[in-house]
This record gives sequence, structure tokens and C-alpha cells, in this order.
Amino acid sequence: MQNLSKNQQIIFDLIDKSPEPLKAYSILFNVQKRGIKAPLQVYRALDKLVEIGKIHKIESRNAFIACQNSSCQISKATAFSICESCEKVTEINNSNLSKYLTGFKDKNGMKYNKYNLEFFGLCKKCVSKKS
Amino acid sequence: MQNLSKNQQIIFDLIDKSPEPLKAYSILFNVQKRGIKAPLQVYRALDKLVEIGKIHKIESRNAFIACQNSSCQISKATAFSICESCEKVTEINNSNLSKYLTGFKDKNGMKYNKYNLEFFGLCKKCVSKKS
DNA sequence: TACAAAATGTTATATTATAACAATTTAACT
DNA sequence: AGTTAAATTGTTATAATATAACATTTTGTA
Repeated sequence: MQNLSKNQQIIFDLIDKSPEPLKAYSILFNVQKRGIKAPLQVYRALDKLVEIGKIHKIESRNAFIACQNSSCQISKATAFSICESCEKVTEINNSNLSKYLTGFKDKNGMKYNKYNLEFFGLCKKCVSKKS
Repeated sequence: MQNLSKNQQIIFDLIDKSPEPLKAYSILFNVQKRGIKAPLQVYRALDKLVEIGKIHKIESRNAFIACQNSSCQISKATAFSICESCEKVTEINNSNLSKYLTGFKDKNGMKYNKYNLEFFGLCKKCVSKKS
């Protein structure tokens, strides 16, 4: 695995330490004291980190989370669970699911090389709060 | 099925006729001659149309497509194929897939009530162009 | 017809993301 | 070490996406 550049490392560390997905401008705010002052600096680092699979973008939330699958270099098969109440996001690492989806072929004959799946619901904590 | 309001109908018709997903501001531009002048009018109609399942949002593209599944009232189980070359988007209607995902339970014990899946690849046309 | 819910209209602004250009650093080679 | 190409950084400006707040009108229904 290649080394990260200065900005990439700063931003990855922040995301990796965060218990929740971070948004780009929240990241910007947090790294300004470390010399990263412009949105583009953040977005460039994010793009690269996504490209090399160190982080994933949660598309429905426009937010970024560190890859929780230690063997994941390049993200071609991502799945997440999202609690619609507390917004907790967890990466799903289930080989049955990934096998099923990686092998999935639709009748349109298209060959897929990547997928992203987002499940929504209530996490255990939030379910018990509501009852 | 409830009837659509004036703005909702105008915007749904536009999306429904489009061969490709439409973005909010492209919709705005197209309906200005019909009296819809502000972004918020577009977003409100889009929100409602998504809520009642007449359209879906393609999250990775920030664009909207008419539901291509005639029996789909409320969108709790959506899957799309996206060509990364020509950007053609098709709704996948595969009962095996939807059964598998609707029944999916992860080890975290979370109960899901909705999912969205986006597959990426090259459509047949684009595959043959490249070869 | 009166009431509540939904939808509309409007202005302003917040949030997310990229264009364009210049300078610097890094990595790989001779 | 010196050369070069690729990657990264820095900077300003702006594009694209989306919502807040408030007033009014329309619609469904008791």
C-alpha cells in the first residue's frame, strides 16, 4: 500500500478516528488549524482516499467513513447499514452478501464491476428507545 | 393512488418522458415556462414524488428517474444499473434480488425497512464501442 | 362553511463540489 | 547528484445542489 501524502494523512486520521461519517465541510473546519484552508484541498484528499479504498462515501448522506474492512484496498463492493434515527453507519462485511451481489447478473446483460448498497432502518438502541 | 398536484404533475411528466435521469436544476430550467420559477418549488415536488414512489433519486448522481416498476407505490427496495460511460440508468426489477435483500439480516441485529442498491459498469453498447 | 392539511409562492441563504491556474514536492531514472 | 514526469499542494473564484423562513392559497373533509 502506497503512503499517504500530508493532507491525505491528516484527513484520513480525522475520518478514521470519528465514530460517525464526516461531511466535507466539517472536515475542513476540523483541519484548518493544521493548515488545510480550502475546500478543494479537502475534496482532493477525499477523492484520492476513496480511489484507493481507505474511505467510502455514504452517498445518501454526502459523508465519508473509514473503510472498516481491513483487507479492502479498492472499493468495488460496498454495503452499509444506516440508522435513520441516530444516523449511525456501519460497513457491512458479509461474504454471503458480497458473493451474491458480485455474481449478480441482470437480464439486460450488463456486466457490473462495482456496486454500492445502503440499508436503512433502526439500530437496536433506537428501536428500544421507541418502544 | 392519490392524484398529483399541479407542480407535482408537471415535474413528474417531465421526468417520466426523459430517457435519462434529470437533475433538479435541469428540471427547473425546463419548467420555468410553465410557471415554476424557484428551486424550492422543484425540490418540494421532487420530495413528494419520491415519498409516494413515483420517482427515485439516483444518489450517486443527484438525479431523478421515474419509477419503472408499475406496481411500485412506495420505494423501499430500489436497485439500479448505471453505465459509467454513457450514464444510462435502468431500474432493476428482479424478484430474486429483491427477495434476497429484503430478507437480509446482518449480524448486528439491525432490522432494515429499506434499501438502495446501485450497480456500476458498462452497458452493452459501451462495451462494444471500447473493443 | 369552517377547519386542518397540503401545496404554493417568494426571497434569501446554506451546503456541497469543481474550474482554472501556478507552484512545489515526490518518485523514478539516468 | 541532476533530470524529468507525475502527483500533490496552494489559492481564488464560482458552479451546482439543497434548505430556511414566512406568507398565502388551495384542497379535502367533518
